Amino acid sequence: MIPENELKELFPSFEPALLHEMAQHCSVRSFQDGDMLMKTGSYIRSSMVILSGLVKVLRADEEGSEYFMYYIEPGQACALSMTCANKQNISELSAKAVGDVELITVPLDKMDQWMMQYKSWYQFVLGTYRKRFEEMLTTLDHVAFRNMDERLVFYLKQHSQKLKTNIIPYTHAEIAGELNSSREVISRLMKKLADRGMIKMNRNEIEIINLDSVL
Amino acid sequence: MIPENELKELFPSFEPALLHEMAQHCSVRSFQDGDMLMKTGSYIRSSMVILSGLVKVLRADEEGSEYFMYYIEPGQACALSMTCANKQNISELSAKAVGDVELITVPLDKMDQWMMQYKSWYQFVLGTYRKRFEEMLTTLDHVAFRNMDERLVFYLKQHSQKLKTNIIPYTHAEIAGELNSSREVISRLMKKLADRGMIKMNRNEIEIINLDSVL
DNA sequence: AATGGTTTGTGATAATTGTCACATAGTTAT
DNA sequence: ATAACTATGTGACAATTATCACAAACCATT
Repeated sequence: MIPENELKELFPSFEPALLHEMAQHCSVRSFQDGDMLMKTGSYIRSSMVILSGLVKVLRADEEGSEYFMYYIEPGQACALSMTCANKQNISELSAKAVGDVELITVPLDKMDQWMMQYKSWYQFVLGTYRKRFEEMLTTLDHVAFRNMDERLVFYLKQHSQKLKTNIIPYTHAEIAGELNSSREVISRLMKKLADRGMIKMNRNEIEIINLDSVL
Repeated sequence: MIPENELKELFPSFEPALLHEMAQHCSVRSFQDGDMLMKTGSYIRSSMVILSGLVKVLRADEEGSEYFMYYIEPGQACALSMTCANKQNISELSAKAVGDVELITVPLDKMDQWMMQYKSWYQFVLGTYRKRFEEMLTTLDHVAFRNMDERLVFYLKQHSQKLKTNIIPYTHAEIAGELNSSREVISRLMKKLADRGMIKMNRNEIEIINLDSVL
């Protein structure tokens, strides 16, 4: 049972009746850093809304290549779980906990019911879609139109912003994986950024100095 | 005023009351082949649902490069116009009529109202999101994971299927534009496909013979 | 301090794609 | 029929990215 006042803080726009129903019908699940919340190909049985922590969403193809798509933050939901859930569907994305994550699962029937009953829920769901859609467009833009150097800078910016730190605790190999590139390419591009004073490289982490430099 | 029985055919799942409201509150707009229904950067004032014809949706960046995203068919809606419309928003995509197109525009307030009032409308909107989301994922997959030869084959397949013909009436330069590649690259790849007997090339068109060959 | 594992650096080379220059072949209008 | 235009073919070359091989640096454990 979820404390209603906690929900109220995270979702100030929700009607009291909706918050009450959420507390009653949703259950909380906890994940640890690195846990997979969802794997490509697994069934989706409920919608998920993040309470705390960060969730990283990746597209993964059959052969194991993956591509970073976007982060889901507290107070946001997984768009895929919301639509897919409708028709007992298979996930096309994988989601990974970054740090410890708490989330609530919303049963499918409640999902539908609230949609027609509570305007704030409907707006929440639609807003979620819009946000994800826009993020996917940005991702597509970068893959379609930009070279790896720009994509790397964007990747670093994004992560610095979402992780709320200028230290990105990833290895070159990990970053290469999420950009569907190879470790050597990323290492070389990193070196260029470091030479221009935009980052500092340490083992297992990248320190961001200034990525907006127009030198 | 739209004839209700025409709507009923296209949307068999909609409640009679909803069909009646649609006929009353929506207006029909017609476009000719090549017309832009929506341009990147323009405001969205209403949601659009296609009655007849095909609509091609492209992502275009600031410098004029573009990338083909998906087709919208009769009985389907533009997901972007549905969410963006909510908050007087700017389109991130451009949409072009392929052949003559008839569509209905749904006022924003009705959009919201029906969402909570008619279950069939809610399911329609959610289905639209899901479909577009999946199509965008497929597009992203190809750009991120596939080489140009595979992307070209997929492009040809997709268009053949949606245009319901095995003659694709595009020039190499047009196809190159929609795949954000260059004319020469597409010409050379086309030649390879032709050499393998998968297509036949004529001026201004590509005839598809068999794109599934695993020779 | 020595060992083994992981991370990063780097040169050589290949594969893919983009770009330029120009040739050739159809099409259209005069 | 000729000129002008558009579409396509092609060689040469550049840029970007991928791949391989191996070296060097760093870390943890014993």
